[in-house]
Amino acid sequence: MKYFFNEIEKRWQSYWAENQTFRASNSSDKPKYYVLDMFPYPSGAGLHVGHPLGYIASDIYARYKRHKGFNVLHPQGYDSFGLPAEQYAIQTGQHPAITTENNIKTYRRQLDQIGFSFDWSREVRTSDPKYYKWTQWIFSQLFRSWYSYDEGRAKPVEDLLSIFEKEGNIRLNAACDEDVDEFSAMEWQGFSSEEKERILLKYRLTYLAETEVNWCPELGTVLANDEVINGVSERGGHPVIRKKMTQWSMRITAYAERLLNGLDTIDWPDSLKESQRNWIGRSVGASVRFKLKSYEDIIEVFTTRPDTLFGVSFMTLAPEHDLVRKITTEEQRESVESYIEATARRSERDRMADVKTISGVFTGAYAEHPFTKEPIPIWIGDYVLASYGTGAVMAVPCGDQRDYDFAKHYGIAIPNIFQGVDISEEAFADKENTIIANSDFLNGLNYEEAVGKVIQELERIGQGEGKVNYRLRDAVFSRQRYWGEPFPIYYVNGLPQLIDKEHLPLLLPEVEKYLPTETGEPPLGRAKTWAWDTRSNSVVSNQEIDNEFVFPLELNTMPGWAGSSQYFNRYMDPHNDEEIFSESAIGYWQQVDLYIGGSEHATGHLLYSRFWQKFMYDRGWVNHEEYAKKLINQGMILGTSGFVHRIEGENTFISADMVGDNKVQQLHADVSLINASDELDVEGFKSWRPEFGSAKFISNDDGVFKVSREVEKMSKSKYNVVNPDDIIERYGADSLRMYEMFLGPLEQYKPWNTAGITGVHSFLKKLWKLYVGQDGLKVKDTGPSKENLKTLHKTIKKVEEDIENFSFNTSVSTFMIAVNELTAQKCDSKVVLEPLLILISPYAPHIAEELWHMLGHSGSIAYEVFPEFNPSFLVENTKTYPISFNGKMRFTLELSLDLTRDEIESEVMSHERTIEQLGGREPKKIIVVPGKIVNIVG
RNA sequence: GCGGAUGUGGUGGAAUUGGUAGACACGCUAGACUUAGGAUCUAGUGCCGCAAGGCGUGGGGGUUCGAGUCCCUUCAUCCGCACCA
Repeated sequence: MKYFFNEIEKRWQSYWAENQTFRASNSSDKPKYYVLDMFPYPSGAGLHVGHPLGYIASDIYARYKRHKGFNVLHPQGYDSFGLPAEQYAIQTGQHPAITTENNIKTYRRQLDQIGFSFDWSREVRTSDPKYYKWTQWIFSQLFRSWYSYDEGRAKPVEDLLSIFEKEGNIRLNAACDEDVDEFSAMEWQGFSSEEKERILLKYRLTYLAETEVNWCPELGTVLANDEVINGVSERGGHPVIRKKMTQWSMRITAYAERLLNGLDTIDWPDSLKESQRNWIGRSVGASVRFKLKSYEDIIEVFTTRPDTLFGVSFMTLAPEHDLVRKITTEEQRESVESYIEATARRSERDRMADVKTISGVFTGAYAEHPFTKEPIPIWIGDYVLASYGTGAVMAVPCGDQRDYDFAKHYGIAIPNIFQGVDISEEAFADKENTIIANSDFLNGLNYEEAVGKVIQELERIGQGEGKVNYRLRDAVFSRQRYWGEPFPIYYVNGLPQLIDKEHLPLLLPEVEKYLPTETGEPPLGRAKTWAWDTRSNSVVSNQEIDNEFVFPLELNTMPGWAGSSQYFNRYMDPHNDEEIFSESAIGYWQQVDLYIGGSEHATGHLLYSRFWQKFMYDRGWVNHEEYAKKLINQGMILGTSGFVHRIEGENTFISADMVGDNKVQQLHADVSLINASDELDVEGFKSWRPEFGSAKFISNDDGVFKVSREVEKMSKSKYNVVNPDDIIERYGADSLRMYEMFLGPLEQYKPWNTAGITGVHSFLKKLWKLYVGQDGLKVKDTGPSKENLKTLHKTIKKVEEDIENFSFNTSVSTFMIAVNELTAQKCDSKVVLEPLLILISPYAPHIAEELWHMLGHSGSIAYEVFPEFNPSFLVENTKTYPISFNGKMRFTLELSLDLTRDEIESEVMSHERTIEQLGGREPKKIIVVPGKIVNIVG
C-alpha cells in the first residue's frame, strides 16, 4: 500500500469539518489554553508559502496542548476592512464587500487544505456589522470616559461631571488637551450646555481636535505615524505632507507610562519590547518656563539636562511655534517670515534627510533667565520639532552638540559650565562625569545632585518643575475612506453626539463611487441616506436634515487598527449580540496564552491593542491588563528571485555566467521557469513574456542559460511567489507543514527553497513504510525491545522539550532519527508505534490520523492524551575514559539517568569529591577532574 | 548617534548549564537494483594531507583542566528609533 497523501489529507480534512473536531467549549474540566494567530487581511493575491508559517507553528502548539489535556481555543478570522479592496472598488466599481467575500473564500480554501485545527465556528470578520457593532461600542465607551492621573485609570465621564459641579477643574489631575483653562465649580455651573460639551470633549479619551496630521494627497487620507515610513506612505510609497485637519484622536498618551511598565510583565520578544519603548520614548527631565522680556507670554521648554540651566546662551523655537509671529521684531520680520515659509515648503522627509545643514533666524526677541535675569536671544530653527516636547528648547551649547554647532555657526556665546572640561572643539555631553561650575548655587555638584537642586529652586520661584516627556503622540483615528467602520456619531451645531448602544451597529451606507467628493469630503459624503433622525433613532435621507431632529452623520471612518484591537477577546464569545463578550466567557478564557504573529506590527496593532485592553481593564470589562501573556514573532519567509541579464540597448539575453564586461540590465524572471541549478527554461520564458519571444539568448559553454539569484520579500511583482497549492498538490500538506518548520528557527527570516522539501517528504514515506507494508499494516501486538523503548522515550523527551521551547525545526530532525532507528530495529510493536503517532500528529496530522485509524481506532487522534515520558528507559552505559592533558590525567565519568541520588553521591564520593554542587538535579553525566567536580550535565 | 539581533561545512541549520563541534536535511561522489517510481538501497562527504598528523565556529586577546558557548576588543550584516532637546 502506497502513501497517497492527497487522498488521505482530503479525507481527514472533511472528517474534522463534519465532526467539528476542533470546536472549543466555553466550559470544561480541563485546564484552558488560548493560542492566537494574527488574523490575516484577505488580499486578492491569496496565500503564498510565507503566510502560513506562523499558523503552522501555532497549530502545532495548539494540537500539542490538546494532547497534553488542555481545552484549547484556537480561532481564526479576517481583518477584512482595508485599503486594497477599496482601491480595487475605485478602479472597477465593484463593492468592496464583494471583493472581500471572494478573497475570503480563497483564503479559507487555502487554509483548509493545510489542515489547521481552527475552531471556525468562532470566525470573526471586522467588516461584518455583527462584529463592528462592538468596535463602534468600544469607540463610544472611550468617548464616555476620561483618564484620572491621580487614580491612574480611566473612569466614566459622569464622575468627571460631578467633580466639575463640586470643585471645577482646579485640582483635577487628568489627561486632557493642552488648551484647557481653569474654572471653578461656580464658573462651570454658569457655562451653557454647549460650552460644557466643548470642555468635556477636551477630556474624553477619544476627542475631536484640530491636529497637524500626515496627509497623503495620493491616497486622499490621513495616516498614523507608524503608517509613514521615511516620509512616504507605508502602503504605496506616496509622499506625505503635514496638514492641519479636524480629526478624531485617541488619547493613548494617557496610557504612556502604563504601556511602558506593562512591557516588564509580559513574555514578548526583547526586540519588540524595545521597539515599543523607543516608540513611547520616555525621557525624564524638567519643564522650565522662561519669561519674555517685552511680553507677558512665557516660553515653556522641556529639557533632560536642567543641571545645565546656567549654560543657556540662547533659545530656539520650532518655526511653527505659536509665539514666533507675535514676538518677532520689525527688523527681523522679513527674514523670519521667509524662513517659516521655506520650512513649510520642505517636506518632513527633506527636513529629516538634511540633518547636517545648520539653519535658523534670530527673532529679535529676548527671554529672561529665571535665576540670573540675563537676556537670552530667541532664535527659530528647523532642528527643533514642533511635535516633540513644547516645540521650544533652551540651548546649552557647551553641553549639546547641536546647540554647539548652531552657536558656532551664528557666533553666539558658548559659556563653559563644566569643571575641568575643554569645550573649544566640541560640546561635552557626558552626564556621568559632570561637575557643574560657573552656575551659582549648582557649583561643585554632580549631574544628579544638580538636577535635584535646580528643580527644587525652579519650583520655589514657580518657573518650572520635574517632568517626564514622551515621544508618543495621541493616535489620529479618522480616515477619509469608505471601507472602514462608520463612527457612531452625528453632529448638532458642530458638536459630536453619540448614538446609543441599542441603535448599533450603524451600518456603512451605500455610495455610487468610492472616491472623495468633488469638495474634498470623504467618500461617505457621497451617501444620500446618511443623516440621523433622533426621533426614530435611525438613518434617514440627507434631505431630511432640519437641524431640529435630523442631523448630519460623521463622514470619516475608523482606521484599520480599530477592528483588530479587541478581536482576541471577541473570539471568546463571538455570537453574543447583547455584549461584546459575556463575563463568564472572559472569566473562563481570561487572556491569550500564546500569540504568534509578525514583528511588523510592533508599533501599530500590538501597541494600540494593548492600549484598548488597558482601557477595557480600567472599566472592568476584562480581568487582565495585558491580553497576551506570551508572544512570538515568526520570521518572514523570503523569496528567491531569479534575474535574467539583458545586454543594454539590445534585445539579447546573456547567461549570468557569461556576462563578463557587458553592460546589462537585470530583469525578474518567474521563479517557476528556473530549476534548482539556476537554469532558465528559455522557451517557457519566451512564451511567458511575448515581447521577448524574438529575443536572442546567449547560453554558456555547457549550452544552458543561467540566471542570478537574490533573496527578496516574496511578492507578485518580483515573480518569486511560491504558491502553497502547488506544493500541497505535489508533496502534500503534511510535507509542507513539516518543511516550513524544518526550514530553520521560527523567529528567523529565511529564504524559501523548494529543493529541500524532498527530505521531509521522504521522511513521511519512511514513516508510512514503518507502519504499512505491501500487504497492509505491519504493526503487531508484540512486545517492544528495550532498544525500541529507548528510541521512543528519547524521542518523546526531546520533542517535548523542543515544542516547549518553540524549536520546531529540531523536533523534525528528532522524528527523522526516530523513524530511521525504528526501521533499522525492524520495530513492529504497537506499544511503541502507537504513541509515536500521537507525538508526530501535531506536525503531520493527516498521516497520523490515517495510521491511527488503520491501527483500529475509531475517533480522531486529535484528543488522544500524550504519552507520559518515562525516563527509566533512557538507559545509557556508564562510560569512563581517561584523557591526558598538560601531563596530568583527567577523567570523565558518565553516569546513567536511572541511578539514584545516593548512588551518584557514593560514586562521586569514591573519587573524594564534594557533592555540594549537585543541586537538586538528577544528573545524567558528571564530569570530574582530579581535585574538583567540573560540571554536571543532566 | 542610540538601542536590539546575528556571524558555525558547498547550502539550510544542530550542539540543555562551558564537556567528543558540524546532529538532521539538501547538495555532491561512488556503487547496487531497476527504468514509468517525481524512486529505493549501500558507502563516503568540514578543511589540508598518500598517510601519520595538523587546522578548524568572522578577526584579535583573556578566563578555564577544557570555550561555538563566559569576559574584553574589533570587523561585517540585518532590524528598530533618531536634529527627541
